[in-house]
Amino acid sequence: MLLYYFEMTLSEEDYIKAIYHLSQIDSKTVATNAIAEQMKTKPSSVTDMVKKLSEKSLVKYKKYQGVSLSEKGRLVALSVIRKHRLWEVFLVDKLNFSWDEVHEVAEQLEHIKSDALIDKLDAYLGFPKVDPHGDPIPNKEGYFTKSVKKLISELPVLSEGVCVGVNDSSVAFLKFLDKNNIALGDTFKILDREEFDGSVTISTRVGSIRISEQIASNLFLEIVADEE
Amino acid sequence: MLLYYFEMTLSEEDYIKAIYHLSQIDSKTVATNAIAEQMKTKPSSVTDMVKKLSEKSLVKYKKYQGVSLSEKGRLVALSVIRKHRLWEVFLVDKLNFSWDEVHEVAEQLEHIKSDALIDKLDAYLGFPKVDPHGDPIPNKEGYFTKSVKKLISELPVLSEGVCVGVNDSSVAFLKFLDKNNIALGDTFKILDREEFDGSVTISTRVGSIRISEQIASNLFLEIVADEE
DNA sequence: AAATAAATTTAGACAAAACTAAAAAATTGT
DNA sequence: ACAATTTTTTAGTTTTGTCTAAATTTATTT
Repeated sequence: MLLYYFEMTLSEEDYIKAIYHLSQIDSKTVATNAIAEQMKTKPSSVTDMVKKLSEKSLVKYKKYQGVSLSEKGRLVALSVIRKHRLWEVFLVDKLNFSWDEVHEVAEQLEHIKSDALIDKLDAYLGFPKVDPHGDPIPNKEGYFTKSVKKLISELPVLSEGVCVGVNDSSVAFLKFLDKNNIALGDTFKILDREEFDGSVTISTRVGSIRISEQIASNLFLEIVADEE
Repeated sequence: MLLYYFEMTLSEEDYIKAIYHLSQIDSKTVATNAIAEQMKTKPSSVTDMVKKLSEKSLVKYKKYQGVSLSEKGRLVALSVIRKHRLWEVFLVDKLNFSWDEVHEVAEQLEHIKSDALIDKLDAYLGFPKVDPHGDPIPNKEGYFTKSVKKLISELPVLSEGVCVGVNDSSVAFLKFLDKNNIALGDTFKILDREEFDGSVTISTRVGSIRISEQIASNLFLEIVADEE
């Protein structure tokens, strides 16, 4: 990430980030419409911007064929994501925000331009490897430990991981978790799954409990694996 | 500062801040040319922007008569200044920037929009009253303790204050300070001044020392006084 | 393999914030 | 007091990022 990257505008950074995220989902080329939806703009605006990014060789683009990031673009995306996730750690660890309140502020903070700032923030936070949602933080060079973040309902029996998030942050659901001694940061192991109804037995701090499929499909575990 | 202020753009905030600072210097109405110089734009651009700010009733403006902030505009200015100075404290106290490196980054951070963020940052920093340059930090309502920040050479004998900055940050000068046990944050009292050469005797942590006029005109003391 | 539908691009416009050049008002000097 | 100078404003462009409407290309059906 040694890219002293030539004057990216806020908007360009947002597009690059959107293209990065969309290409993660689908690995193929990213569609104009998909970007428009993500960015909440119109497809014609996307075409304009993509042309501009292409001229700066941040994306590979052929008319009607969709877009993908160039290596340069990928590094820009990772640099922005690094900033976003470091700020999220700051907001949660230092300022006591809860992990579901930080996204919008981090969307602003990620655009602050200063390499020294990010280096010092990283050190101040103790070089964290993941953000409060369990997503990995790329290092300065754009490398990161890819953590697999999956719903309990999607993981095989005997998987083990740290609970890092929920899909449904309704009051009722959070109360349920509290009552059952489930908290973010806890380590769980999947002991068994009933094929009949998809309910799952997991081991927690206080012993093993049975959770319904509905619950299992609302809890994310993070299984860390080195990669990339 | 309870102003849920209706969508200020970055540029508008910068203009309001510039007008505030210029009106502090001169208390009268602020000239178009002065704003243009401060903002590094052309006078015609200033006229355009000032009209816009006037329509939003953030400034009082009559053609050819200069500009002044409305009460609403003054509160916006103080809100931006509050953010700027809190971020400066964060950068120096928490991230170990030196006080002369923080301005540019704080210029960016001051535009981050989130009341919760600023409240929590303020608390995290221990509700500081002044920034690393000795300038006062307005509170949420826009009130602040006005601190007088002056060069030792400009202060009368028997003045007392905290050393908060230097004019000349050359290596030679900083070495001199170090050798003489003078550091930012120290409290000094001006014991005597020689009319002949302007040299000054001050009391420091390690006893009293004599400093030349050249040194005295490079060291800022902050004398706090409640006001505003 | 057409015909239809969907996705994408082009063309032309607009708002924000800047600019240049020229006009108008205010200030200054003699 | 009035000519010269300075300051400020107006008018007309430019750039960035957006939009709508129309045209074009690709994909899907039958």
